[in-house]
Amino acid sequence: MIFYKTLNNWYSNNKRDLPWRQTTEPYYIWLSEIILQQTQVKQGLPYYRAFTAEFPSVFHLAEADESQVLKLWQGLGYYSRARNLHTTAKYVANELNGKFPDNYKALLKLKGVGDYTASAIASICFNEPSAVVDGNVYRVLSRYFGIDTPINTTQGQKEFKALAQELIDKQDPATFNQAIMEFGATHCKPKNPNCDTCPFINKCIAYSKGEVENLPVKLKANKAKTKYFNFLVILSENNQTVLEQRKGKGIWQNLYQFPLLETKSKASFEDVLELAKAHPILKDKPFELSLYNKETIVHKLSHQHLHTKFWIVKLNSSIDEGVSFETVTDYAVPILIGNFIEAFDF
DNA sequence: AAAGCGGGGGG
DNA sequence: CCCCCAGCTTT
Repeated sequence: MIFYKTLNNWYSNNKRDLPWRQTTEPYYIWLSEIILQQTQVKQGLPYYRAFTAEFPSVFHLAEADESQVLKLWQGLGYYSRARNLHTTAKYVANELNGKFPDNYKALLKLKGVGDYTASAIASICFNEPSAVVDGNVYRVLSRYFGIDTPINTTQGQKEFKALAQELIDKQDPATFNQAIMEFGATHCKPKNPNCDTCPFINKCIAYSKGEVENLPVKLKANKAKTKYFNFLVILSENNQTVLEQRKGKGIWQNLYQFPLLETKSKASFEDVLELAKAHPILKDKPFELSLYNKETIVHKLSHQHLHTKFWIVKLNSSIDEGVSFETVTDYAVPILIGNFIEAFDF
């Protein structure tokens, strides 16, 4: 039996009913694919619903402010996706009259669209036989063919892309691409795959060798670095606090946060007191400092562990460029800040 | 080629 | 604690 025939048969009996499978409109497919980058369906689904409700067309999205897009993206992570999403929406709406490019090569030029996403859109919307290779595809193919080339290397990416391209059903690439991903997501899972009911059980090399749990092979990532974050939650006499927009290169670009004091090691009350006194916003303004969370919050990102303390800075004066308490929740903030705001309840 | 980028969930 | 997720961009 041809690989895609077995796969398509499994898919027709097991596919989930997902909203982006009800359409081949490029705007909706593109939106779903950006949301689902490095994101499980369960986590991305509510965001897809929110974005399609708020922005029913690429023109609606293009006309929004970036701040509105980031606010709707809040909590989903990898915020460059939201910024690139907005950039591409404006480009398609204003330069392409709202019409997305209709082939892999042209799609690849869009900001935020790489090999995977270009292949997904090209196949699903335009029937172009370009194979997708995502985390699911790496897993399915590495097991089925018993391939131990590390998937996070240039060599591995080329090898699996070429293999997927050989296997794709050229008559129906849309179904093939979605089927192999769905199979990886729900059946050929990372842990405890359903080998006992697998339609490929007699052909899977990894299964025959007892190597299913060892594939795919992936080179280990670097260990996360520890950072020490101290946020100054300023409370002014006129019920205002201070939020600052993050700029530059690092995490949470363009999102808001309380004024941040980053220290090289765990900061004491006295450390923060001295730093706060020297802070431009608090210069020559008497305040009362207190620690909000006695237990340090450790917020874990892929590459950073943020040891975080929220410090309450109570002023008996007003401030110049503050944010009134009622509007704090209007700003797009990292989940670390959002959790504090929710608990503190201004 | 390697590093940087989020947050949630499973085992 | 580890790993993984419908990856992309920058260095």
